[in-house]
Amino acid sequence: MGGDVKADRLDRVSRATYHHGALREELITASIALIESDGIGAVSLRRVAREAGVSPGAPYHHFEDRAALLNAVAARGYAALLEEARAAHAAAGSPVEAIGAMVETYVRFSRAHPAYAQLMYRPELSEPAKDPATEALAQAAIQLLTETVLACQASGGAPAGDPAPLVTMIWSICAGLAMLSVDGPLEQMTAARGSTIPELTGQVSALLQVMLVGSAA
Amino acid sequence: MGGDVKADRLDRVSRATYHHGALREELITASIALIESDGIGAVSLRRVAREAGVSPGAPYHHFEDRAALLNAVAARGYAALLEEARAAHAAAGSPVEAIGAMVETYVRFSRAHPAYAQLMYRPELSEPAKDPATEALAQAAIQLLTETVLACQASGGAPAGDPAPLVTMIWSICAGLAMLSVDGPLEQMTAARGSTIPELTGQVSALLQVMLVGSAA
DNA sequence: GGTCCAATCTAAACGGTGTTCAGAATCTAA
DNA sequence: TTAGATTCTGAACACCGTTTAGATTGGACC
Repeated sequence: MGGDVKADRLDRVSRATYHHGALREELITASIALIESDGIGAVSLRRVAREAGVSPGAPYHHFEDRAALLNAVAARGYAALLEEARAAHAAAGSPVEAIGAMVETYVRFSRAHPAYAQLMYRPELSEPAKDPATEALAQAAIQLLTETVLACQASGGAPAGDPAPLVTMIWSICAGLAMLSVDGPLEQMTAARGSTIPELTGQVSALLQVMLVGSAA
Repeated sequence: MGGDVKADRLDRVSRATYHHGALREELITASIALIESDGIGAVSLRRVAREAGVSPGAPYHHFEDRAALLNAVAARGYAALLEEARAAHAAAGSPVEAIGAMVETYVRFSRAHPAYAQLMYRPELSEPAKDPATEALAQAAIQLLTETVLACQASGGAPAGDPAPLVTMIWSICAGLAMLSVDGPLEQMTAARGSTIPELTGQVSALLQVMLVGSAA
């Protein structure tokens, strides 16, 4: 509030106990709620603190800074996404189908949890040097995808050779498709065609599988 | 600065003329320079104004708000990218090669102009309801890609049928690859493999072409 | 029980931000 | 030359992230 002469106005609502008890958790859930209702721009540390009925300085006992809080939220998103991807992978009948299922899962998740999506694909918002937990999650996701690609190649469901380009390509499709479907442009395109995003996503997934199998020979 | 009792400190450096003359342009270039040197977080309207030697209120005669300024910068990026994509398209020997070239161009551009890239793939930073010029550029880019895909299909270089899924997939690869290569994760992956991003991008592009042709039958 | 320490929270402050507004300075057209 | 529109200034308002000293509390040890 700057060098105001009079003090900051009342920043919190009164609470029965001096100690909050589970502030860290409530800060995270309040952030998610705020992103979901008013967009990521509405998430200020002060506002989150207000929402939790706590003074502006309190969050600093649980998070180093604003970025760390957003990081924690993003980490939660990564964990949930990885879980869903694993489930989709397990439910698929073949490695090729698993790849298609993972792409669709990626998009479905991003659309179902826009709050997470807005954070996860924008590392500069949850800077500085992602915490190790997030890093481990990302690593696990890449590994899951790499294993699936290898299985595809082994079963003749994908072009042979170095799996890295294939992994990168599929990863890009996931990230790009999720981003475009959350940010708007795809919405607009499907609407113009009298289609829907889930529909288009399914078609992209099917096409990808066709192309994988078709070029395996 | 809040309701400080004493006035804000000097916010601008003196200038010979009262009117700036080309403020709108200088605000845009100053923004680009700022993003390039200190990241997008460093771009505040006040700082840009200071950089241009102008008071904090002056930019509001040229841009409705901060988002509008960022939007103008992003529009410039879109225009430059479209131009490069068109050049790559024209230089390619076949429609399939053109698609590969466009993917590589997309990534190269994003890496060469991180300032633009940081804005272009994050519409929520340059909100509200993109101006018509930007919209037209995006539309032109989609059309260019769609035409190329149709040419591919006509020449037996891509699976036949509705071009929309193919367009969406390629678009996603471009956006995803560009995003991942700018934001870090790809950098890290290539480094671990003793490779580079341009190299990997080239491999992805080549793989995409192989898959397109291979699954055309 | 009491004592002491570490963790938590408050209140105030500092400097920064976006945005608005009245009024001064200047350009433009008549 | 004058009138009106444009551009810019300077001050103000309400926010923001972050730091700090000091109050309050929980838990461990006696």
